[in-house]
Amino acid sequence: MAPQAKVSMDTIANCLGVSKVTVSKALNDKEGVSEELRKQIKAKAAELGYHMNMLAKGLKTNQTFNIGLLIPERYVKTSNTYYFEIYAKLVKKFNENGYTGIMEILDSKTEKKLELPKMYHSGKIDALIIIGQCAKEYLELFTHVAIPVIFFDFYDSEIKVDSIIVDNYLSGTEITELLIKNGHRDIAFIGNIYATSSISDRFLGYLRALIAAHIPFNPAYVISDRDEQGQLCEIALPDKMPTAFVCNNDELAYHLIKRLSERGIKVPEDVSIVTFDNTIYSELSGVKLTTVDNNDDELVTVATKAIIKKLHNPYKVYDRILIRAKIIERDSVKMLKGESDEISS
Amino acid sequence: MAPQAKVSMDTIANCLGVSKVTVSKALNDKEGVSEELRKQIKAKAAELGYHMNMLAKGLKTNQTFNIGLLIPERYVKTSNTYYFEIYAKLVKKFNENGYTGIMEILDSKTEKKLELPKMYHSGKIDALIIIGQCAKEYLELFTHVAIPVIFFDFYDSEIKVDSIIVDNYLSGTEITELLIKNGHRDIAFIGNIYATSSISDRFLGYLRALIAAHIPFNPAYVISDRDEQGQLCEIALPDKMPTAFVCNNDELAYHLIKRLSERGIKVPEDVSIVTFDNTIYSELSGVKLTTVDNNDDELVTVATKAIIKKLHNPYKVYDRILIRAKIIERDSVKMLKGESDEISS
DNA sequence: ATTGTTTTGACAAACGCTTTCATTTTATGG
DNA sequence: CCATAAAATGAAAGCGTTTGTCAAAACAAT
Repeated sequence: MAPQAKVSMDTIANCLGVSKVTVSKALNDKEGVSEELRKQIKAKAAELGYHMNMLAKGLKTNQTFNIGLLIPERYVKTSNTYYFEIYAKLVKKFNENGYTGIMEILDSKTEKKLELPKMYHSGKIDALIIIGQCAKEYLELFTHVAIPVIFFDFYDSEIKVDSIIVDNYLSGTEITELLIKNGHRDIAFIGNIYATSSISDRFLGYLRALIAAHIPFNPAYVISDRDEQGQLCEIALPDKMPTAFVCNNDELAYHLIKRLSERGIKVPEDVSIVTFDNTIYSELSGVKLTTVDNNDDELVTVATKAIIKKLHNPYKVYDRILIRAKIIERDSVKMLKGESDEISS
Repeated sequence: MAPQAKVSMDTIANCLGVSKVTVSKALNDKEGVSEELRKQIKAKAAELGYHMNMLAKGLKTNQTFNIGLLIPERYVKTSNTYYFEIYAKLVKKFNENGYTGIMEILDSKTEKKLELPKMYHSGKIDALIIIGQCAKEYLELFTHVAIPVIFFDFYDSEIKVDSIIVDNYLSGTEITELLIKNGHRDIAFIGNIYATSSISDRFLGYLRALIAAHIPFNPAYVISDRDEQGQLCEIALPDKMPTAFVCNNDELAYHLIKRLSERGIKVPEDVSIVTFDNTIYSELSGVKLTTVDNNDDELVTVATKAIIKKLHNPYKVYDRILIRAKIIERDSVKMLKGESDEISS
């Protein structure tokens, strides 16, 4: 119980009258030790409360058993709880696989100066996952880095770094099709389609559904939630109101519903809404939102497997791994009556 | 630019025809090297893009330059964004001081089995901060641990581990006094006062304000938001409605306001509300809530200083460090007219 | 010049582990 | 019972640092 004197492999070896080499082999399940002895050694290790010194191991094998997680500062500020859950899940998954997670916040200065993360330079990590898109120039740094890197939840088609992403293109199509099936034809998209790969993919998925249903595309129905500088701004509602909105995320939908209700427009009675992300915001409005769940657990499991695989085989290339999202149908979509016939006109 | 061959102190030493020991001393600003040589060595190091191998350094000096952050699983689930911001800020502060942060999620199994965190056993951390209260038995483990430990945002008076906390007792008093100053005398408290030290301190602060104002305490006005098992449950409103509520946190207040509005009770017209934490929820209801801001930056700065201090001086004892919170006055408190005179009756 | 004192720098050992290779032991087969 | 192969074990070197000891060089005081 009391804080013991350090117990190393040597300690165990001496106790049992064998060499530390044998202890090392036994504990690492390597061949060259009889099963009999291996059992004894493991028992003794447990008895003495031995825990391997990963620093020493790492020094020799050039491994740290740490995986870095880099998150751009803008994603940890304000209300964004999404990446926290992702982060926590990743860390837990790492732990289950014998690795630990080290987070570093990428602030805008470091991003501009194109400096690689400190944890990389100090040799504290074996691999790196970047969570959340940032400046392209900065991302390019990671094509010349000595450890495996994976982009999580975004990609850049011009940068040759593997990425794990939700299939936003597909789910954009599916969620829009859901509206179309419910008789909607005047469908607007809200979100800044230039901001990240996720958003533009969702938008293009939306567009794909429109095209497939032969619904003409109306540019006035693509509405940004940010100004030129990327600052969030008031949503500019179109003159002719659509019957349905595809919102880039739940929070946006939340604010949209507020705006609409100020004008006396009710959801879903007067207008239907679908969104993405299935965050807390999707349950916060009066009406529960039909939304797309990103399938985090799958995302995290696959990302962990991929990065560990790359650790053992640095030349492994995945390019893009797409994870399929799940549509969660709730109460924000209403069937347009008597108009579903018109579709085939 | 291209991934270089590893450059170690030996590399620099050979380049300059000195011994690696001299390089070590020069780079660590230790005495025993002439200024002249030190400059040369540092220049060479920069030229070669040298970065110290912290693993090797750590092996020798028995330091990892990592600080562990343990967060019980229940705090990362669902909507709780508060600890994420704290976590991110701590990690950033660590970085600024030459340390990195390693997070581990404490799941309920580990907590029950009284197993210390993996990162502790594998020797990956020099110190540990525990963010968010958990089972007392588990916390007791940390009184016998070989590294400095700090409890963050909670404490246990029976466990001799230093803690950094917001002065909930004081702010509980202050926020209640604000209601009293506005003429309220029938003031209820909502929150499970047995759950954490924060909540009971806030409650006792509230009580203290009542006593100071000679307002008799009404047990029916202490309302829990959880059942016996600690599960969140429907808030049981008292038969005789108070004129004001002190809510243990913004989220609770958010739900309370919803409940009240279902009954046609308006905030702040019919009833005033004050809360704690100043999270996103405090702006999410129709009315912006008067709440208590926990002063995170101060909390984080002080915690970082304290843990590093303890790292260099393991016998340093702080006991409890209290950080003063700030009251944010918004729109959820209404002056009771014509009743402020009654106070002195 | 001669001694005493500092300042510089080199060398070897150590931190706890893994790896390679040589050696010993045991099993196999004729 | 010997020859041979296979399995089990150990000795030594090394991973990149730091630390302690010691020798050489530089400087000061006589």
